[in-house]
Amino acid sequence: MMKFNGTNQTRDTRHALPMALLRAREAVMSRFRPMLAQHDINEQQWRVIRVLAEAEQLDATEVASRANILAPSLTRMIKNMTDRGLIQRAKDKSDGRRVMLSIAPKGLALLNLVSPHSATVYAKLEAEFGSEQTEILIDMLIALAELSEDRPGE
Amino acid sequence: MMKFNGTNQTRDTRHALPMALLRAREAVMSRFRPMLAQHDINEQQWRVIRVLAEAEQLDATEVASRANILAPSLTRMIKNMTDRGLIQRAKDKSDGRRVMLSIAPKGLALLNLVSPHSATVYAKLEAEFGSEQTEILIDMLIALAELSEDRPGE
DNA sequence: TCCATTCATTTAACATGTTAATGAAATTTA
DNA sequence: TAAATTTCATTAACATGTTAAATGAATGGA
Repeated sequence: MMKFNGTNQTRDTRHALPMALLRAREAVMSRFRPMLAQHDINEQQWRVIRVLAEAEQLDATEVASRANILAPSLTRMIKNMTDRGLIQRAKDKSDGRRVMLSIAPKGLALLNLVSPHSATVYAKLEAEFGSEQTEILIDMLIALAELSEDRPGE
Repeated sequence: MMKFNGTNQTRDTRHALPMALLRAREAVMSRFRPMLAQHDINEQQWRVIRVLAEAEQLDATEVASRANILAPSLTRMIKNMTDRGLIQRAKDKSDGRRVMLSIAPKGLALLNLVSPHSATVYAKLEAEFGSEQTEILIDMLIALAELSEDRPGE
């Protein structure tokens, strides 16, 4: 049965890649969100904590890039997270423009507290979806993302 | 080189599924966003238009579900989009609670105007990533999303 | 019929998403 | 070196994301 209108060539939303990515992500995150909520942090804060845990110190632009957060959002988050003692903020000696960020003791403690729970949720998901499938999917997603890296504006 | 802190078991953000989904989606959407901006609509409005184009008429809850938009967001969007003549709003005769939505002439015109551009962008992406790969990826994403459907709260 | 309950939507409050503009500092260029 | 440009962070303004609570309407028994 034809449900499309007129000469519309757009594919069924169910089979559109952007929509599929959105729904898959929402499905996955719905498993992690309750865990994060228990510790009174949201997805974005969790991403910042994890990105900073992977590095000694990063400037705000680099954190925003790695955590996929826009600079204005990160600016607002920094105040909140430093007030809570989750991250630390310092100015770069050699470049007065840069704001250097690092994880604070409480942030590290929170990471180590939440990580086991996160690993459990992840393990369950991986068991349901299949560890091979999961690995293949992640590789495909990384390849897809890298396709669009440094693409000149059209 | 070990970059993780202490007993942290969380995997590298680059290889975490939620992060991979987020980055892949951002990479894909960056190709579509300029096109939508040209027509002064955002991703969410585009999804509402496409969902409504696939059906005669839907209540707000169903639109929110299909477009992956939360009810409060949709409520705010409805006013904007009806004012612009993109969608139409009516009350269900048999159920006074329901707000029935349908696509309006201008919304349909916009869909038919944007669809060819969208198809072009999509075709280019598919050509770069490989049509087989794209199809496989979408199927995996759908399977992943369906894993979490109707999952009882834990 | 009354009442409690459920359901669909809206409102509220605060957070992030997004784009544009601003300010300050570094870099380039004339 | 001075001026122009670029870069990084912030601010502003408005949109959506998110949760909780409120409103209004249907529903299912006592």
